[in-house]
Amino acid sequence: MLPTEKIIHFLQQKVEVTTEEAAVFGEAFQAKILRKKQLVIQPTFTAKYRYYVVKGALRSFIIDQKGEENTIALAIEDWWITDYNSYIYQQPATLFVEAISNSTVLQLSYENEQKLKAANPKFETFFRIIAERGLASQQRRLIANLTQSAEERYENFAKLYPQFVNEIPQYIIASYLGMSTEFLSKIRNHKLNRKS
Amino acid sequence: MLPTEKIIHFLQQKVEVTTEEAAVFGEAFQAKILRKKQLVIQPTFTAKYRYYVVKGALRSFIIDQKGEENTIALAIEDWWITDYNSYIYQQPATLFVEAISNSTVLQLSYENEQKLKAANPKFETFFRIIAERGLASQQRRLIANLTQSAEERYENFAKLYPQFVNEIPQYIIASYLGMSTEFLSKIRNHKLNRKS
DNA sequence: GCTAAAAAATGAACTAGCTTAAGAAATAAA
DNA sequence: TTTATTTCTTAAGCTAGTTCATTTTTTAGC
Repeated sequence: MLPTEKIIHFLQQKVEVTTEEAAVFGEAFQAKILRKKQLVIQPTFTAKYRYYVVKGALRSFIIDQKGEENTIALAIEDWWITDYNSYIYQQPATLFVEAISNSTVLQLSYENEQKLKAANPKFETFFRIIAERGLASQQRRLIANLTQSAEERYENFAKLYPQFVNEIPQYIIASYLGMSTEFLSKIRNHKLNRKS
Repeated sequence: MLPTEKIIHFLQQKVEVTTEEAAVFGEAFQAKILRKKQLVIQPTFTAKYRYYVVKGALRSFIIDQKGEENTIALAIEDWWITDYNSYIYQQPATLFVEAISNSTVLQLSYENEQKLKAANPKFETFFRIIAERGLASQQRRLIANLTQSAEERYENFAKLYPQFVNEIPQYIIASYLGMSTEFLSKIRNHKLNRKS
């Protein structure tokens, strides 16, 4: 499937559109091929785009005072990613967004998004729906972080996203789950001798 | 200011509307007075409403396996609160939402929200904006949780929301910041003898 | 103002998860 | 195929934050 067909299909799952409307929507995006580790958003630069993942995987992360990477979000096929604080307010980014593996994305510029929304309320509805779903999904992640132990977080993550577990580097998973790589390695190798 | 005037004012900050449109919007809401500790959403029941806080403060929280409360979100004047996973998908809630102090809220039912959005694209835009802002704000919270120590999280929280610090119970702040009450007590009383 | 209940403080013992360091394994590059 | 780079593992010592038990303070109801 061509990148543009893919996003049109995604759009059609959320709102009802005519063929013509779908075409207008698709034209607002630009396909981009990314090599592993390639950055598309960097701190201090304003995020000009949001990205829809056609193939591959991306992540956003921040480097803290200690120089550690903390993965804020992961995105695979059919997911969206950007630095939302930067993109929606058009202010300098604090996050990096990079390709985890060789990937194909569709980029949507801030201006094109504004034009789409102004042109057709259906597109406004579409962006409202994906924002709300993002909100709900972030709420779930927050709950997991606050209520579960490192071991439980990993178990649930592995159950929820089996495709990640084997395909993306472990240090990225560890930084997404908020634990050290070494500790995740221990968990994975069942070397935990807990009492309970 | 009357509750309805307050939300109309809030609406006008986000989108341009005529007096008539504003009135239609205001009529979709219902004012409700809540007593301290009163619950408006409970697990297993589907969240029928989202709430706009006119006066006072609310929080959402989840009780984990150990029986501990974990505060997921706080809301004061001009903020919105609900269990988003329940409300937007209209499925059973996992969170409690309660009034922290005596409060006045405006409740908006799921059906009324759908009607508003169907009736006028400007309202669709409005809900898209608040969802996006919620997303950006949750991203900031996630970053804080992943990158900062308990002490830093409290310091930043106190700087960001000074109104909370003195007005809401400490155990709620602790559970929001993801630490034990005892530890927060220690931080507050400068009893931390850290080296660095 | 008195009493009961809820919230906060305190301190000691404990532990989940981190840090550091060094080596092994896997992947990529040349 | 060799070398270089990145990723993963293992283990020991450490610390940020928890748990538990008790006391003190604050809040709320009557």
